[in-house]
Amino acid sequence: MTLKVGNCLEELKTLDDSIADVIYLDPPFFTQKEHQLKTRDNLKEFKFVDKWTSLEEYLNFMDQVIKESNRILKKTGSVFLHCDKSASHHLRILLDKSFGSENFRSEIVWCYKRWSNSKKGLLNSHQTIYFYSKSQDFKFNMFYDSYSPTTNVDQILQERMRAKNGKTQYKRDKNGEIVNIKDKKGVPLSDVWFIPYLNPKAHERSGYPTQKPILLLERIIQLTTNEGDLVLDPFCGSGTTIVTAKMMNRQFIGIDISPDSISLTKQRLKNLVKTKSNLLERGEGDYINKNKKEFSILDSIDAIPVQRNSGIDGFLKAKYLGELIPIKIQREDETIQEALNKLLKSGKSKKYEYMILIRTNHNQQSFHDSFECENDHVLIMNSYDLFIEDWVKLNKLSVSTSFSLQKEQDAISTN
Amino acid sequence: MTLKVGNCLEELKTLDDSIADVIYLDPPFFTQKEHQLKTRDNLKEFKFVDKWTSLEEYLNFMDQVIKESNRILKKTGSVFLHCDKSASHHLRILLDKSFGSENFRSEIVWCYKRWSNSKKGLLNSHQTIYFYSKSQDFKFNMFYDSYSPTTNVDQILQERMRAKNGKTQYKRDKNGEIVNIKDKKGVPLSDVWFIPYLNPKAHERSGYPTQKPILLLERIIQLTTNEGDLVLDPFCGSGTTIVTAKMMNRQFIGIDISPDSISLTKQRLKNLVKTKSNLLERGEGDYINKNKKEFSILDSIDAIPVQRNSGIDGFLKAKYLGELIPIKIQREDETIQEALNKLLKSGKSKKYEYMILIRTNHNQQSFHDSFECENDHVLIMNSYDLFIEDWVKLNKLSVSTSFSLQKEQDAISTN
DNA sequence: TCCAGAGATGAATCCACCC
DNA sequence: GGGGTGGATTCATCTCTGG
Repeated sequence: MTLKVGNCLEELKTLDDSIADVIYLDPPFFTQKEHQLKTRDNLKEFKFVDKWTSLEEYLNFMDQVIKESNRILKKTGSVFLHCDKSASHHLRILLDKSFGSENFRSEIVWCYKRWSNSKKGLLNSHQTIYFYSKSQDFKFNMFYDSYSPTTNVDQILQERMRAKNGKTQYKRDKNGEIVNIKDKKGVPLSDVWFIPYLNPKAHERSGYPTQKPILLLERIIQLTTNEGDLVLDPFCGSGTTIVTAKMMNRQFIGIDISPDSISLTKQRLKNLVKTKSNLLERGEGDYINKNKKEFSILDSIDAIPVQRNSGIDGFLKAKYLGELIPIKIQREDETIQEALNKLLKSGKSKKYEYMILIRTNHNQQSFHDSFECENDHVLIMNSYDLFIEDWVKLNKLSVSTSFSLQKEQDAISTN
Repeated sequence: MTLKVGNCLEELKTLDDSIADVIYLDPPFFTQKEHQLKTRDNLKEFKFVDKWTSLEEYLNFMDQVIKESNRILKKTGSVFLHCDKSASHHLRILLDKSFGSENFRSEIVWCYKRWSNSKKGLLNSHQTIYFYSKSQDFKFNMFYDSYSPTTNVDQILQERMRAKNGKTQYKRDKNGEIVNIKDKKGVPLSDVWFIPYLNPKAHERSGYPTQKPILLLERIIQLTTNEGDLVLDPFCGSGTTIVTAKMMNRQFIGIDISPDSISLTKQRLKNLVKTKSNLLERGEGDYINKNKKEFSILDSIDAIPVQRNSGIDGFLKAKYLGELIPIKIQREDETIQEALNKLLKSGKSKKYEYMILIRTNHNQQSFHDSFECENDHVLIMNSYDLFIEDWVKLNKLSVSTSFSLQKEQDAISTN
């Protein structure tokens, strides 16, 4: 339970051998920039400098940090080195050297969605965490994820066996019945972690730049330590590791060269704040207000779908009439009039002149009733399905059905 | 359009300087294993050996491959090196050396869900693709994704500006009204690609181990080349790169040391030509884009696409009137009359009573002309796009007052 | 040639407002 | 007043321009 202000290397050298269960290293990434940020109340500015005279200088420093970390770890302990594309390959070579490539455990990818920029090329949206253990005999608490919704339920619930030809098949008992699996824990945790980036508006934000989310550290600490174990963070920064360790009843040592950083950490310890991520808790699906049908309509007219507004479902990609044109698709529980009103309201407050409404049903109206909108800046068109439905209804009145099974099968087999 | 059996390095040396637009390198990953797999019919076994006397031997080989690749690339060209945790860090150092670290573009993470062996530790479920360009002046086709469901519409719609204090806020015009954004493309493609490992279509599987999904190669080729450009794959394997290049109308060179591999590639190419011949022979532009529109129309009316003959493109999944209903989508080069005739002919020979024709353009007709079909067993409906197109044209004609010339010209130029 | 500053950007939270 | 909707805000990236 220690927090120290001081040069990371010197402080590490004062620590005993084989005492730490996990060390989380979150050093400067070799971005060659100065990082700064203000607190939410704008009163205080935190910064740190990540500028080096050369890659060699940086790597020399990091090599020593890694060597010391190895010394301080218990035989069953692990290290997590957080970095990004800037120097990850060089750092891993240092890790191989100090820990041995046989103690490489995982390359963890932390990925997230974040604001975009106008870069030519791909949008960078992940960082890398190298996971090495001090020995083969490392402490590891297995962690299981829930099955993905797309997983075939049969595969979860049925036992499998190997047939004579070496292929796997579902097991049957002597009566030919399928055999259900008794105990399935879920899917072992993947090495790709989707954890939302700490939002600029989140309460969890302390004002320290490059702050990591508590959720990330929770996972690392959970995987490699038990209660009472010792967590060491030599690049303490905003103190996320320390705060998380405290919340999880682990012991901790935090080191940082900046007094500001250590006092911030102390402050956060006194007042433990963890943002609950709505996104993670509710899932992405909770934000989506469209079903597959509506998406596919938008797709087929080359529109960009948007969420979080009941009046607008998307925009035409093409810039007809020199403007973006918003689109709404009538919902099953809306009358066409209600749908139109919502669209007009959204369109008006956003000053849109031209809009498109797609009618998908005749809710509370006979299909004979026509619907006219006096505003000719709104295009109202029937969905294909509605067209077909009406046509079928019209024909049904006059036609009796003839139907051959053979015909149907022919048609399907051409697929 | 060449396929060569031979040692990768020797064959590369026979190629001229500066000819390739993209090179996809999918070498052995230094797994120190022999990989083998049988075809689906169990008749043939493919294998390759990824065993080396030392890391140095492997890296020496790869260094030469990378140097040759650099030489063969055009100045605007790019290389994608596919690898995994086994040697990725060493390989990236070689890339830095040959291409220069300033030409590092992205570390692409290909991640997927995978069935688990529950070893101690995290489940490995990603591979890495390093993307380097030969120069800063590299060819790159931007590619956009949908917005996140949590993004609110105002973000997307309203222009913003920087206030005096440096903070961003929504822009207002001199009347205090919000200013709309004119053009939105979506979110730039991320460097984390989730693409299923085993492709949904199992018959894509050739029996070759470590086969890569077509979707992955499609994306790489799309990002960095245009039609007619040259794609080179020195580790051809099952030939996915070559097959994809062919489908996308790119030129290609494939090299592999194994005659089995090259003959498999040839077979896949022939098969592709056989099944897709209708589309490829028409030779009208990008096969993939062309079909997206038609597929998405069929998808949005819940229809099953069928092998395309000129008369029928799909069938409604729902059996209205107890009958299957065939659908045709008017081609760009057909008049609506021609399209109807083809549909009627196909429908008649197969004795379909009811049919649907979707009109996508006014080929050789003014949009004022209406087209009536006396056969009321055929439903003719306009595509959404056609509706919108007509609406735009109408507005251009009738709305003269509230319509500025600039707007009109924009509309024309987007057409 | 290099640096400073302005501009653009969207995810996800907070929060004001409205029934 | 509370549940839901949608508007406002902030961050760290990259590009571009001018001195």
